[in-house]
Amino acid sequence: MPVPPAVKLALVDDHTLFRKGLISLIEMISTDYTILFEADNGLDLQKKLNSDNQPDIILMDINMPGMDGFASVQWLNEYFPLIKVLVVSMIEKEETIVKMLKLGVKGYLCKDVEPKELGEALHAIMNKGFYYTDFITGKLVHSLQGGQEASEKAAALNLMNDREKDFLHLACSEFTYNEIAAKMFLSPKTIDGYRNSLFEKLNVKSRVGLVLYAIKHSLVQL
Amino acid sequence: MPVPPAVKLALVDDHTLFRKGLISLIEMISTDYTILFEADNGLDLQKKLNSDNQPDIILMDINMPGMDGFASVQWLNEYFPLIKVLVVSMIEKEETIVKMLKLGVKGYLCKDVEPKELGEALHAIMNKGFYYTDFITGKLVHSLQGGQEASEKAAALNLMNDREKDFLHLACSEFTYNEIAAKMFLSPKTIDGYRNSLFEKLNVKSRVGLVLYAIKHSLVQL
DNA sequence: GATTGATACAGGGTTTTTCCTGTATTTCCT
DNA sequence: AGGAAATACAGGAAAAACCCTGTATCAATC
Repeated sequence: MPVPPAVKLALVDDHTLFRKGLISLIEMISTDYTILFEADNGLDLQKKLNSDNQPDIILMDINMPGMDGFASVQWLNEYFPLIKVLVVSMIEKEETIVKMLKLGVKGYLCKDVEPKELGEALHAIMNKGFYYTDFITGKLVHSLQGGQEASEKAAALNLMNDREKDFLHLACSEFTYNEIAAKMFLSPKTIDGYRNSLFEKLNVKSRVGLVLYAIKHSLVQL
Repeated sequence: MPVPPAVKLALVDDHTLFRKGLISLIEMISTDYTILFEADNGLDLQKKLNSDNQPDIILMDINMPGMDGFASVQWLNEYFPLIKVLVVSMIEKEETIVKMLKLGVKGYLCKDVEPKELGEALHAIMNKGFYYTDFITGKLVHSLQGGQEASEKAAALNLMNDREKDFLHLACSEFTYNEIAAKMFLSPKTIDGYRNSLFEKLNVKSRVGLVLYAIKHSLVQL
């Protein structure tokens, strides 16, 4: 009976202890994986990686001296685009996670995950091509939407009445107030009133302030 | 023993048959759900939805005559931002899915899913706040990488010189041009020149246009 | 029936923005 | 050396934005 070829892994992390720990964990999980090599950082990875010893998956840290995870993934995308990257980092910041996903990493684990999840991640990446947890997906979708809490947004919307909301929409454009008045079938003077009322309610001082407020609170779509 | 309050649902879909089928399915799945009302499209939804009968989740189709799913979700975001939307559509196009996710829908199901998954989706939305399948997540991440956001941004930045970039940053604030001039140690008349130059380069007509352009192209962060 | 509050609007004035034309200086190119 | 292009700046004026005070209407409340 033919034995399935082992999945080849490489580890890139500047903490030797963590690397060794990860290796023993992987060996415990399953015998399906072989560790091809380890590297301290991106530069070390560049030295150790060549066409003859390509891993299937690289477990990649982000914070590393010399060449960090971002630069390393970019370099991999350039020269070894078929190698799949699974980020293993302590960083849980939305911006960092999204940046890595944009670079095309196949998974993102926090360093404190259960060994079981590491196994699942590796398995999913080999079979489905990726492993994105609800945590990661949540961050991603949240960042897509402009990251406002629904309740905060609701609070902002509660400050205004419907006509003011309509006005705010139109104010986030290149229309003049006179044009907005015409579109809303109202006197320019009424628009004047909406503007002053919103200036006070939203604590801004100019139309630009109005626009910035609306966008910050995702009250208008760009 | 207190009975947990039922989760209130509403359906928006122009196909009566499909709506009825969905309802009987939901009733079969669990008694936790009550159907508050049905609507043919967004306009019908606007009529039937008011503060007294707010559903927890709206099952929303996309292709509908009158007012489609996109417009409906935008309207909901505006006036009922706390209502969660689960899209149920035949459309599997990446662009459509991503557009809906950007509008903040809590889940996206294709019309041919198993009844079991519908139940899981509803349950997840009530408990975790969202339900994104691997299929959806895959599309999302793919679109993230495919989008040539970076190159567009680079193109926009290439149009301007450094002083104009500085000015644009300051223009995206409530400072007057005179204040900006003082901050940049320049004459207000020079600022006048920067503004006019950017109006032409970026094809906008007012300071608000400038702000909108800068934000759209991620040239400034909020 | 008087009062209050919300809404739509006006007069009229100040500040800011927008736009046009034109100049002085520097730098770079041939 | 003689342009050409880029940069910083001015005068002047029209348009838009901003701000204050005040009125008319309607509907709800006391």
